[in-house]
Amino acid sequence: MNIQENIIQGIQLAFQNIYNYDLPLDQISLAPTRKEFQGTYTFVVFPFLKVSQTTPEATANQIGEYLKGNLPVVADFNVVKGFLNLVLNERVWLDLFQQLYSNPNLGQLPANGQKVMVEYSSPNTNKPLHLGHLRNNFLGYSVAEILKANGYEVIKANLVNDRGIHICKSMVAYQHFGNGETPETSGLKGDHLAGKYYVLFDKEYKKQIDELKAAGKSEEEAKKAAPFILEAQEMLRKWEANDEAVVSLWKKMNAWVYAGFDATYRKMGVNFDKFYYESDTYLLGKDIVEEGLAKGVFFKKENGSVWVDLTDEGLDEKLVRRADGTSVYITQDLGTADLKYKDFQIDKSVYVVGNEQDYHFDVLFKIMRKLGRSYGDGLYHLSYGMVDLPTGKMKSREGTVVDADDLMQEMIETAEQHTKELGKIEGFTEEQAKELYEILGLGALKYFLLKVDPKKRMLFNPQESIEFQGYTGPFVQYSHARIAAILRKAEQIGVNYQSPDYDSVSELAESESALILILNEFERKIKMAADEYSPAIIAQYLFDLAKEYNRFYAEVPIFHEKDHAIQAFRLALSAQTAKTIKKGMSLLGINVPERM
RNA sequence: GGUCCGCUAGCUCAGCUGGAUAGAGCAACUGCCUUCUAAGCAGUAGGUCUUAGGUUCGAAUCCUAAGCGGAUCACCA
Repeated sequence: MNIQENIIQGIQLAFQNIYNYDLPLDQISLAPTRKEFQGTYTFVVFPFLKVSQTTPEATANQIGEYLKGNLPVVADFNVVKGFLNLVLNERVWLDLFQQLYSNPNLGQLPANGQKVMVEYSSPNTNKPLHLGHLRNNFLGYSVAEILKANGYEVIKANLVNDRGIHICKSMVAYQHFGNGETPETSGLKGDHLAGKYYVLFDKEYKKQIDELKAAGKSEEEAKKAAPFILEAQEMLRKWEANDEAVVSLWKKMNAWVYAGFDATYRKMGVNFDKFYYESDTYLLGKDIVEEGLAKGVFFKKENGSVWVDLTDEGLDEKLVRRADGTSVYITQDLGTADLKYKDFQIDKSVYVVGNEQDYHFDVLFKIMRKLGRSYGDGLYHLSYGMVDLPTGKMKSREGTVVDADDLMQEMIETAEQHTKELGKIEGFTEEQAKELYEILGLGALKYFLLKVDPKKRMLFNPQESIEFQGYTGPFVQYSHARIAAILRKAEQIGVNYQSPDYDSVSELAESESALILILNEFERKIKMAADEYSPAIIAQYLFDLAKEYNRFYAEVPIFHEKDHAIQAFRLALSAQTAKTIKKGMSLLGINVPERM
């Protein structure tokens, strides 16, 4: 039994009794009452004037009278124009809270029997992760956790782009300039070491292009004729031919990169259940081309190339196999989609990939549906916006990227500095203090990247963006730490708040009922976050909750309250808030401290 | 050029399927620490919701067009 549903049913009855009219439940909706008016829920009567055949005020009053007289939860009402504001009975709040407080599965909906794969991260093995990857990883991890909370069985997958011309570029540069350098001898993390050679390749390549241009070649010609690019192409051919020397260099360098990624993922706090490697999957999808031809979904052009016609869906024709019989990028994605299904029999598949690939996924999904895949309708591209810097777009070749490892480290150091300034680490051991800085620094960063709508591009200002006050991770964390301190004290002085005597709680402060109302919203927000694949909904919710708690904290005494029932109730309210914050933050991949 | 996405306070962002006088945070200003953590609370100021039409009881929200910004449209990945 849910209050809103209860009221909506009451409104339906009101229409039957007053107007003899059968109003379907799905046409009745309640809005939260604006805070300048008295009440909790508001029913807007304008759409029903045809039914009531009278003025908005009269209609609202008639329905209000009926609800007040017939629904125990409605204590009172007031009417402003066509808005019927409903004031709820105090008892309702306490009953509602009692119910919430006794639920052992806070924030966890029952299993729904569905399996979903969330693919995220999907790095290239030629350079370290940067700010854009951080948004991707935090989003992917969080969406996976949100889906779990909604009762899905979730498989987190990482499709590693470990092959191709770009990987060969780092290898070529390493062959020329490496001198046997390793992560150990250089002191560089493996991914950073590979990245260094990727940059070196580009530098040398540009130099070669300039030289060729000086020798009279055009830009186009020079780009194609530069020795480095030819070497890289040759290396790719050798790799595909399984050339022993090339493959062994490839393995060696990739192993360095994986060790580096491992460390970065650990720091980020993300993980995966399944790794796919493009070196294993890049030849997949050829059978699907045949299948598509047989089913008439694909067609062959005169030169032998194979295409899909998506003009009836508002798109163009799209190549799926070259005239020479080789695959294109989308071919392997078709194959990989099937592979995921074969491996796990998933009902849904979420791809966390930037919005620059919107068109690609549009095409991919439409093809899979045309081919009649059972999971076709469960395919979803979580298309997130790019992260911009104040100086514009990040470009790895121009060295304007914000490195993931560096940024996380800076955040942790900033957290340390803030904490020390505030003098908040008395009684902490060295280790506890370090742990706190990490929780706070990463919390600030994750929260910052997750609080905005994933679909939208966002601005990241390294100097100003990361705050520790206001709408931030540390604000929510702080609220949790405050409550933890209160609960410790309750423990210390031996107050039991496990089962308050609700019947003895006579009246509630406004901030108390407001807090209960928002605590009660948690489950609905979890559902909404899953429906929209948006951790931002959780982040926003947690801020509102923490804000509401802090108001309660400032306005209502706990340990100075003499009435034991009320004191226990307020402690319970605090405990429930802490639990909700902790669970909610875990859905964002953020830890909360007990003290800060 | 075709397609798609965005435009809300000085800055960064909310605004649910159309509802009341458009909301937060930061920055600015004013109060509140002998009482449970001031990384907090309360308050002031800040808006022609890019523009022009349309739909209706009612539009930031829906439709059309324009402007600005971005992405994408390879027998690349």
